[in-house]
Amino acid sequence: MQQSDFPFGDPTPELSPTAKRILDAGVRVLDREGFAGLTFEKIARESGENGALIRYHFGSKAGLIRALVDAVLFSQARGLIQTLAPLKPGKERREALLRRRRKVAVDMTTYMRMYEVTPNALRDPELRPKLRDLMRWYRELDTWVYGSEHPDEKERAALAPLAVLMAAVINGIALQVQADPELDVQPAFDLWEQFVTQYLERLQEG
Amino acid sequence: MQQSDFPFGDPTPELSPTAKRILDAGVRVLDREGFAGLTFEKIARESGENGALIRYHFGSKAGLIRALVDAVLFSQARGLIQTLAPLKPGKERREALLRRRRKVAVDMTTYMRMYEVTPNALRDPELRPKLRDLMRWYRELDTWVYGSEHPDEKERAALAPLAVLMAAVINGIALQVQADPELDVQPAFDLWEQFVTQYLERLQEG
DNA sequence: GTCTATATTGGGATAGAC
DNA sequence: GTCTATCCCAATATAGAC
Repeated sequence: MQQSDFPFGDPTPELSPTAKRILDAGVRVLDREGFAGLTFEKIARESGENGALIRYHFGSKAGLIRALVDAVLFSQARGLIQTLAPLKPGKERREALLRRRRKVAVDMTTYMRMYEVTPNALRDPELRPKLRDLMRWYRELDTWVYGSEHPDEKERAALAPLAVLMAAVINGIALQVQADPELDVQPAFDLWEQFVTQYLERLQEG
Repeated sequence: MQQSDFPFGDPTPELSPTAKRILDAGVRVLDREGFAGLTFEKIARESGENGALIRYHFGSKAGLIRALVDAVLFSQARGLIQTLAPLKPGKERREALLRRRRKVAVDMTTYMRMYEVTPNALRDPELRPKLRDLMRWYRELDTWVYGSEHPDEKERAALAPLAVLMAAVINGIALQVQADPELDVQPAFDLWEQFVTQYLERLQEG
């Protein structure tokens, strides 16, 4: 796998400008009122479009929800890869990834969205595999960022559990911040980075 | 803080037997159909009780949801403290905690429930502080289990970030398992325990 | 405390004009 | 592609009998 073109299989289909406006409005409604607040009428009002148009563009409520959840899930990843791709491999990219993750984890809106959307993605037979692939992709990203240019089997095997933990730590810290915005999680991040650094150093030594 | 009576502020009010049956049925409906599936009719059918009785016991839909979310949030913690309290402090208790967490994290039902319920707890002004306190309690539990009998300020400060990471790792691994039941997370757990062990050993040394 | 009948609302779907 | 009017259903709420 070349470092310069780490694949991001963006599954979001091309959307008409109107459909995009509707989805954006949907995300705003989601942020404001939660998943249960997602009704045609509210999204119509928020977007300035007509309620019937939503059906026209997405077929049904279920279609709209799928498109919306899809967009929410992948927008983060899309931004992330755009940030990292132009950077130099190695230290620069690693540090950028950590910086960004610290930032995202304590951002209330982003993760609130994720947690609103997740249970529905888990139950929808069409969205579930997408969520699974997205999380696999995040773990792969870590192997790409933390691994050498051409990782062998042994290296990949050593990085795999670290990638699982990395994803877990970010999501799990974000959840604690959601529940308790007062909580200072920077010491936890520091400790985590210390764990990671030590592990990677040992890996290089032998 | 005495190790023998680590406090668990169980906020669940006393419930009549009928109310308990209704809540239990509610949890089963939640497991089967998700949060959106929680309707009076379905819970009535599942519990064998009359739909109107649910209002009688919980006042309104909102009241029912609050009681249900509350029960779901705290049932785990209640079970955990019951398991740990009778055990000997130190190694025995630590290992029991880790064993149980590994088990819970890969259990589909328990965590599906948690993730269904979380966004609603985060949005409800009455439930949100409860969720916050529950997570604080989990972190305190770690300080209790991993700390010495009478931890000083320095020890508590050193254990705090570890407790944040611990909670994060469990929740975050559970999420990955939900999305991808095929994923083998045992190596990640092993690595995590290795991190924890090393950290605690160094802490003891000085 | 338990149950039945009924009111009211919100929201998703359908058909069709433009 | 955009919009209006209408139908229909599901689900909560209310009142009141027992």
